[in-house]
Amino acid sequence: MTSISVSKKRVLTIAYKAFAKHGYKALTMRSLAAKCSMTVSSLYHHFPSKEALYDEVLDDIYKDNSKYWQDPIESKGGNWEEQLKNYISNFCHIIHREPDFTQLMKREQLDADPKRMEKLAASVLTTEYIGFEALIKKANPNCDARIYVMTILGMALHYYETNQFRCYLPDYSEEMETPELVAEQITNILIGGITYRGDN
Amino acid sequence: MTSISVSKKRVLTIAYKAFAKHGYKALTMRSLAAKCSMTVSSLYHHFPSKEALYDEVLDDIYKDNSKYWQDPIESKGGNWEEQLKNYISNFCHIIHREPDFTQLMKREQLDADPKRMEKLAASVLTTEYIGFEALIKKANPNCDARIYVMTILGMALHYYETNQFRCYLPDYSEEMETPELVAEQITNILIGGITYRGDN
DNA sequence: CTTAACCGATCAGACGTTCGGTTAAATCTA
DNA sequence: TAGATTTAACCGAACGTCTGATCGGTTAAG
Repeated sequence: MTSISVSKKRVLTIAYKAFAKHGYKALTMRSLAAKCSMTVSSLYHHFPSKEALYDEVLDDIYKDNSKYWQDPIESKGGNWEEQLKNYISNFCHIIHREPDFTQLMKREQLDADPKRMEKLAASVLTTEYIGFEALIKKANPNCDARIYVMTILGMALHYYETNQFRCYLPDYSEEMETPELVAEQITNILIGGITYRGDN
Repeated sequence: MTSISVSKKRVLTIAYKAFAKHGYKALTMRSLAAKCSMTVSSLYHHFPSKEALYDEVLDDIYKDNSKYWQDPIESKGGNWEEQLKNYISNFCHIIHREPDFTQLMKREQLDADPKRMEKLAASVLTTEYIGFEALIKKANPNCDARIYVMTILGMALHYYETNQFRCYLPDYSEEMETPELVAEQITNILIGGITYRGDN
């Protein structure tokens, strides 16, 4: 089995961030080569085409996207409220820590290439996702778990996606981005609705 | 005051959808001209540059994005639960009916040009948005309303954004997209948390 | 006879991609 | 082990095409 060369891995890492920031079309091979301190021809030594390079970036991050999760959903035990708190907190920390991943996924959704969408759907179905859906079903067997899961994940995802313009809204403070605070607010809503007051 | 010509208005409408679908960079003046059944030179008769055309598209949809709202938040009276139901339902119907708007806004957020972000932030602060924040504060004076509002809007927004790949997930059915159903699920969570069972 | 709307031809630059090299390390052979 | 050969990594120059933009013209309505 031939291992991936160091410089190829380096290109993939840099391309990952660059594609997330600029999008597929807007990132040129020339600018990527410059970011890698290479020439364009050297890029084509490692990858047959721009699209193949992009696909390899996607395959890479899909392959090990579950490595982001620190603890499995049931690791700390507890009732479903504790497990929910744990999951949301974990999720908020991840998307706060990995903005490139969230951005690239969102761009994929917008461009909506059918073949890539199938891959994305498959990569979403991690043990963490399925475990979360099971947790929701346990908490409320009568609800539509598929809708619940997507809307709930949207709370954290959309919140951090709007970071780019929220900072121009009145009364903005940087502490509004801390995963602990955001996770707490979301958990409160999920446990008792918007009128719920958490501790006391 | 010189009124906007019919054909210019037509270009703006077509460009709006095309920019939403492909993004700024990926949509070329030639393909846009073709969509408008025009030549490129004719486009440049109406707009000095591609960027100016894009800006005019944004100005247009920012200017009258509140026209999407059918009823103001307090029009139907009722307690806060009724008002919340009404607002969420309205919101779900809008983003289900106007996918181009949602897509273009999301692309704007991803590209994150500072000057455009300021404009976006300003356009978000509609009477509807401020009214919703007030409603949240009324329901729970102790919560962080800015976080609550963004996360709640994210439930519906992210749900419909994921439509592109959700249809590849197991057990998908088209009725999962109906605004009434989605609004009901979201409202249930907001009123009583994920364990809440709505009617009975 | 002015003006708004449109067109074909064309420009310079940027784009993805290819080609023929060079270098240095790794591998093989006498 | 010394020399020959292969290989991986890289580069500069160029290719054809696409891109945003410009220019000088035509048409028809006011």
